[in-house]
Amino acid sequence: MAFMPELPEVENVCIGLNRSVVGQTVARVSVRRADVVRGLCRPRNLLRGQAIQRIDRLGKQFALVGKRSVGGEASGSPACVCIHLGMTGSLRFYPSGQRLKPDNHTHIVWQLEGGGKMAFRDPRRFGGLWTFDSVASLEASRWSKLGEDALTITPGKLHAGLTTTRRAIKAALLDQAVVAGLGNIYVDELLFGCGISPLRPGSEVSRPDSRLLVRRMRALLAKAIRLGGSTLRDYVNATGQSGGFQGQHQVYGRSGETCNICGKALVSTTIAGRTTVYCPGCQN
DNA sequence: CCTTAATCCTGGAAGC
DNA sequence: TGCTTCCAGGATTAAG
Repeated sequence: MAFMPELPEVENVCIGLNRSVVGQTVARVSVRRADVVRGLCRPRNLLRGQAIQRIDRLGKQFALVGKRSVGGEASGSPACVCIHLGMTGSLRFYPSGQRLKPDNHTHIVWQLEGGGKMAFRDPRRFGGLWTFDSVASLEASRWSKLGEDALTITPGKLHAGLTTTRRAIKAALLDQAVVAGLGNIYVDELLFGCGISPLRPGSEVSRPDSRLLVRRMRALLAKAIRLGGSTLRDYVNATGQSGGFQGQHQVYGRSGETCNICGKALVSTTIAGRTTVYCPGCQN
């Protein structure tokens, strides 16, 4: 069992970083593993000398948005670092005085004026950083390929994305171009909550189904955010605390166990290359 | 259009 | 106990 930073985990880190690092200036950037950075890997592209203006999020990705000081190096439009945590990534803040002991998996460390630090760590390196001149160029290139965020997508948009394909609904919901932010855990939980089989073709999703999916999706994600995300193994939020959502799982990781609603055995199969668990009694 | 499989990578778990 | 093997997964790419 591995951990996946999906939308709720990313949102919690985002909230934490917005409280802890926004407004602070980056004094120094240590690049301990350059190959986790795609794009121009130079300190100035990783916000050195800039104040962190805000942290944006779309789906499972963050953007650290810098603000170049007037008269500083290349003043003008802000620079921007997009971060994807992959499966095992974390972005943690260490307040001034708290010790950071970097290990082999600590790839990037931002030293902040004032003494705090922020560190990107990712043992399996499925995650990474992408550098951009500005938020606008991130949005025009990388983020333009993503669908609407799972917290704000409308039933109409979701319905349009699902019904134009004959793919299984599970495969469509995992597709970040349809809706951004869902991964394997939450798709399985969402489909169980809606009584929809993960195998159902997207073309057979009704408008009421789409409305139900959006309602449940928001509730599920909001609850997971409130509980601090799903900690399976590696996940910690911006301050290093683990989440409390994993105890809430109805189907994920419960193959062969009994359904909490009808008592039938939960079934495991593979859809779109992903382990999928569902209840054959409750979902159709 | 769709699916499958391989790729990247590490560490936990299971098997002998 | 200490090996080896398998497996997990997000995103991308190639092949069928």
